[in-house]
Amino acid sequence: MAKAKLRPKKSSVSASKVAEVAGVSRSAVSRTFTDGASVSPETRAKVLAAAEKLGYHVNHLARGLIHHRSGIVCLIVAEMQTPFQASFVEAATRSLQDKGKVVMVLNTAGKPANVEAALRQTLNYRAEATVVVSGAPPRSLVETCIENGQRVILINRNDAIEGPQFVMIENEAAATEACFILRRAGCTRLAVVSSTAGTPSIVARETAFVDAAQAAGIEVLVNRAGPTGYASGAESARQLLAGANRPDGVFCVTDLLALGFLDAARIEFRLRIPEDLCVMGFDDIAAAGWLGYDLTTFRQPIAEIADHIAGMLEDEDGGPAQMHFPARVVWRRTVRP
Amino acid sequence: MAKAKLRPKKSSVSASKVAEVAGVSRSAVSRTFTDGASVSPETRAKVLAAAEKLGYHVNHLARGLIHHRSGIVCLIVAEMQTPFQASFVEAATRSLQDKGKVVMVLNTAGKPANVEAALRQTLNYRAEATVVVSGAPPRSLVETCIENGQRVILINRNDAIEGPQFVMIENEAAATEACFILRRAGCTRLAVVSSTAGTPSIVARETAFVDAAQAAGIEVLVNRAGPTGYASGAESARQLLAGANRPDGVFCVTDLLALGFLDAARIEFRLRIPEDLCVMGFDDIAAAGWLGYDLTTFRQPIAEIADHIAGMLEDEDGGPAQMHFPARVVWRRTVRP
DNA sequence: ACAGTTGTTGCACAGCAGTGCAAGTTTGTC
DNA sequence: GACAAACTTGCACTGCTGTGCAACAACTGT
Repeated sequence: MAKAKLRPKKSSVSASKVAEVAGVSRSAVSRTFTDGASVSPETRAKVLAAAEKLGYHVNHLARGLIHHRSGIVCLIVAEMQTPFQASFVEAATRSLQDKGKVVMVLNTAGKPANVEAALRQTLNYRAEATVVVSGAPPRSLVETCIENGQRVILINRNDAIEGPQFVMIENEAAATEACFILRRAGCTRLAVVSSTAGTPSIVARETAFVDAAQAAGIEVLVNRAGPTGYASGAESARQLLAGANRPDGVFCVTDLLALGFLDAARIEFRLRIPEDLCVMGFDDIAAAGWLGYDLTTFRQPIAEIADHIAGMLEDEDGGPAQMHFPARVVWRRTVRP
Repeated sequence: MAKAKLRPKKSSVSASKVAEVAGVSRSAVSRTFTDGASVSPETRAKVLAAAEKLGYHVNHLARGLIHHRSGIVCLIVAEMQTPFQASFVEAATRSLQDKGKVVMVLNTAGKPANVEAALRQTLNYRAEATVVVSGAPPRSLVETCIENGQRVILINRNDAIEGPQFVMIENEAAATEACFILRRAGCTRLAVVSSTAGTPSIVARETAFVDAAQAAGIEVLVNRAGPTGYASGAESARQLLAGANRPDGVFCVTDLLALGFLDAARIEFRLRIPEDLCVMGFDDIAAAGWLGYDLTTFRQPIAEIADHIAGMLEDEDGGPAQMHFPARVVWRRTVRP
């Protein structure tokens, strides 16, 4: 029982301690760390010396309390280990940090119920903004967020809610273009490989592709073998390519699906790409550019989107309620030119 | 100028507003949202009703101010779009959220200088703990963090600093085993594909492999073509396989390197794997299990590590200063059994 | 030397929530 | 009905910082 201190909670050093050591008032300390405040060079120097000595760092929690701006931006995301989501989080954290924000990542772990909990955290921590990358947030909570002065940004959602801002990829235009490209490559039996996830992006791509094909008078096979991932893509290949009337042009709504599809097509069905079969993907994840794949796909301008989001938080009035970004074709070798 | 309100800063609703609406004291509101506090069922109900009506959410910033525990855990990470880092961040956020923590991700964007800035943010936001996944934090700042009562956890670093806790993968044991496995597969000309990044993990794997081979009397070619990634792996293959005395057993210190190496070996050099050449990787990223690769590699127990980290933050006294996790072989088809 | 200007500093309060303490209320028991 | 015990409730203070205001010092120009 020599050290009976049960909780060695070393309370972190505060401004008043610095003031004491520096021999000035607490206000002086505060002003030293506030841009544009009036402090004489001498006191400033004394404060900085004391702060350095004690290891003082302004408490942003307390600062946020006063300013009504915590500096925190929440990112609500699921499946963040997948290439596209991971790239997005990476880009977003970078852009937001550049603007002086700090990013809180709320992982919904795929369970829709957790989206609500995440949104609650967003309110608890008085985040300045919330970016919903995946999942469908309950409308009422979104409204609560906005009423509390929070910015809400929904990525690739087309809900008709008043209040939040939307950032959208032009999925329809891209899917339509995919159909055009495959037809121009001479494909006559088209298929779209989708997933059972049913997120707005995926549905939009799938639907637009089917619509475009039907407008051209071509019937399309739609296959959804499971969740959005490599394994489902491979499984779709097994289902689509085993039949008699196998497709010769396939649009996969996601690169991961496309890679699984490609591997199964080449390895299990010994098909030559693009001679026997043209394949297009979506997202342009890193693996799409690997030697073994060389996948023709669509690139989402992730960096631009991230910059745009960070920029939105800068101007008070908020900017447009909707912002659209194009997805551009990245030509590689899984489609005949 | 109809709406001259320049700043529509809707200040978020506070406990006193709820108290007013509910017709009780502010303390009652506070107690309603504090576990184990004494409130009668009636007042509790009144408070909850008012809170729901107003959309009240406890301000965790203010709460953290009193409790000296913000609930925030910082994750300092670089290159988080790469498969392994992304998986780690995913697992960590999940485990920490399960324990009631909230994760702040600080992206150092690869620049070592940013590690320092990130550590400062950690102090500014009074994080309860900081997990350094990548980058070498300045020793003095780490000490400041610890003096301020913060937990610091370094992943895969072997610095001799007193204070932080370490979580390590048994890189040496795995690399040694890799050497054994390749030799047992009949490989006689070994090489290790590494990177110029020079992070502790990579150096440890590389060094241990070379040591193990030398102990067995085999010389090893070491190749570092660039940063840790697919392209470098492919480039290493070009450099190593073009020579006369080409290796027949290669240990890549990272799966990404291995996949690049494999693709280049198969496509550009038309080598058969594992007949002509055995390849091992490290990390067991998702792509390692894809049909086209089927890479024999080592799995890092990411989920266990994440759980362990989250657990460490639960017990006051902190637990052991070092914790080691094994990396287990995942047998697939790039090595002869 | 004096009035006026400019710059610095400290006081005191605000912002939000948790909690010890004392006063108040209800319940229980004999 | 009296008294103790148990529970509720509000007050007032705490934690940490930013800032308006007033007091103060220094400096300028005449």
